[in-house]
Amino acid sequence: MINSMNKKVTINDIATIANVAKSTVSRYLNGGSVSEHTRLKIDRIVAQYNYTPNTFAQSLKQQKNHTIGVIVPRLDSIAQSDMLRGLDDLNKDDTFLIVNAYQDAKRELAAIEKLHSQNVGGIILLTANLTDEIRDVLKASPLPIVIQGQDEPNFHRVIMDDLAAGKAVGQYIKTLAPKNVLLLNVDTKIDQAVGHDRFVGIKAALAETPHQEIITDFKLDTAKADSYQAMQTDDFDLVIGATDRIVVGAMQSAFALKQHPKFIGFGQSFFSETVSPNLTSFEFNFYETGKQLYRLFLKVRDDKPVDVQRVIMNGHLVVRESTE
Amino acid sequence: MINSMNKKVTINDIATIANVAKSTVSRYLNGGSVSEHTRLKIDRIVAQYNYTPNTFAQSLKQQKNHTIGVIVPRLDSIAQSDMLRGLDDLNKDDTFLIVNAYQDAKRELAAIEKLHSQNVGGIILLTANLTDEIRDVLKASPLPIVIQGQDEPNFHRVIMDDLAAGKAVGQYIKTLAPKNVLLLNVDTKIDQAVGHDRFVGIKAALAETPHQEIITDFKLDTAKADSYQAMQTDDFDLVIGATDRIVVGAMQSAFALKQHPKFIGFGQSFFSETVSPNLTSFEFNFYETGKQLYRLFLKVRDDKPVDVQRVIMNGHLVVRESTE
DNA sequence: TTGTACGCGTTATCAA
DNA sequence: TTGATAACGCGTACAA
Repeated sequence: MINSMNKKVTINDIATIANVAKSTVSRYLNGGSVSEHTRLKIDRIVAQYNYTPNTFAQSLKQQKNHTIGVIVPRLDSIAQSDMLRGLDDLNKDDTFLIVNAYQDAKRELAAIEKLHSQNVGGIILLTANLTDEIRDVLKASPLPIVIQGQDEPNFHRVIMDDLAAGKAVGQYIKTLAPKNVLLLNVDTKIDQAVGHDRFVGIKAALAETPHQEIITDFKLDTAKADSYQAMQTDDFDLVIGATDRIVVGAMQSAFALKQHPKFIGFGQSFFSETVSPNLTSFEFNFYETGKQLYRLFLKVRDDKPVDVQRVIMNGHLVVRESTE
Repeated sequence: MINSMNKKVTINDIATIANVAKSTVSRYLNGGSVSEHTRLKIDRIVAQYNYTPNTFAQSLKQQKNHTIGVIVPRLDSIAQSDMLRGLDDLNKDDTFLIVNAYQDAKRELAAIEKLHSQNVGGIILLTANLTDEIRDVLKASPLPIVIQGQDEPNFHRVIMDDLAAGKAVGQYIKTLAPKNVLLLNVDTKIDQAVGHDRFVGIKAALAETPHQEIITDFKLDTAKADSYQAMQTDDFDLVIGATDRIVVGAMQSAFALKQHPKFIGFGQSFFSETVSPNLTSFEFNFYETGKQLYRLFLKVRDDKPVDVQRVIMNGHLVVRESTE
């Protein structure tokens, strides 16, 4: 299948061997008009020498390229991995350049600038928690850009309906009739969609119920430590975390303290089905989200819409053992 | 920081504005000899117009490119993510094109061929479980290629010392003095390093101890079902799985059956520290492995060694709650 | 249908 | 130190 010669064969080589002009080969490759005879001839030669066009020359000539930079906050997450799969599955002509920002705004900014210097044809930002600096750089970019996760008014985006998610969880809470609830949330300044939107419906549902809210962060260890402290001084029969990861931290604290509250999380993750008991959580379809992101990107890149585009994804509550 | 004009500024533009030849600008960019005067002049203009070289033109001209295709079997795994981070952290001039093979040999083959057609400058294959077909394609490739995970005699590779790992676990087992052990293994034809090498030392240590070996696969659900069946008919006080994921499946079965054996796994994963009890497992340093992979790749690409290169990584046993 | 000639942005060679 | 020019591989007017 793959030519084992060291020098790559070019369109010129093919042309020489076939005894035609390279423009004829180029037409052949791009579906232009070629006679039956020459087509068959070139067919054979291309197959034999396993010719593939030089993508660099193509991009250079065509003044556009099909490399899309994808910035992800982390790789070891089902949500991210599913979105990437969604992008992959819809893609035909593009190449994704995946960059891990390691959940660090500085690295994210650096990644954006590096992608520009690498001449990508566009950028997709997953789970974007934008700083002012990043916003500025993105605004100044001439590239088609699509973000995911935050409802940023000035950017084309695919967002999750976190308000509805919180509302659904709120409804469900009422059926559990808890006596004392622990809310493990994150800073709204760091993540508005998660920290604020997800909890609107929950807090509304808890208006008459004793509850305590703690601000922790996305890391398992932090959530574990923070929840441990809360659980030491108070006894909860329901714990709701802003993400599954956070809830797992809380589960470990409860385990250590021999407490057995119910648990509800957000997000589709390893955790839901690997922890015991399996975790009840509100799940989004990130695979579909990836597809929508790619569709939106193509629209932005190819149609150059004047209005800012906004796509909303919804999800559903999956009840598992942790609330039984 | 980033030019907001739609047309990218080229070396020609810079030259025109600076009133010099483009070759002078090129020399300036590549550290050739330029007078103090013109250097300062170009300095300003490059900064002002935020010029960055067109990487496609560079690659085309230089006849080599700095894009390395990295094929990973899955993305939602700490091991993979850590290796990628290792690659990242050592990298300066290269660009990694990450392709998810979704643990499917067909997709892996397709990925290899697509990377060739995308003119990557080399390929790194993570956790490579090669089929004959893939071996053939790789052998025929003119590109520098490095693989990880399997001790493939004909390929430059970085492997884990699974033999030593198994030996270490074997030693540890003896201190536990188990009465009846369940081994959850995978098909050696699918993964020689895991299925065979890891278990040599373990089986040696269990020569005098009753034990049962079951062949399952890498998926959590399969491991869960397979172990459930075994645990129904027999009672084990120690379960050893070929990977952490497999062990977590077994933990769920044990949980369901109200059994409480000890557990030992392999691999550094989410699981080790998210499941309760935390999992004792033999862990490799995949971050360091990623670095070694990149070093090896550079060596292969730049020095073109005649001998096949082989790097071995070792790890260590981390004892946690699951064997206490 | 086919071929010629040029240009994409860059680097390298060679004179000046 | 500088600049004119050719070349990398490809696509595309334009002419034949």
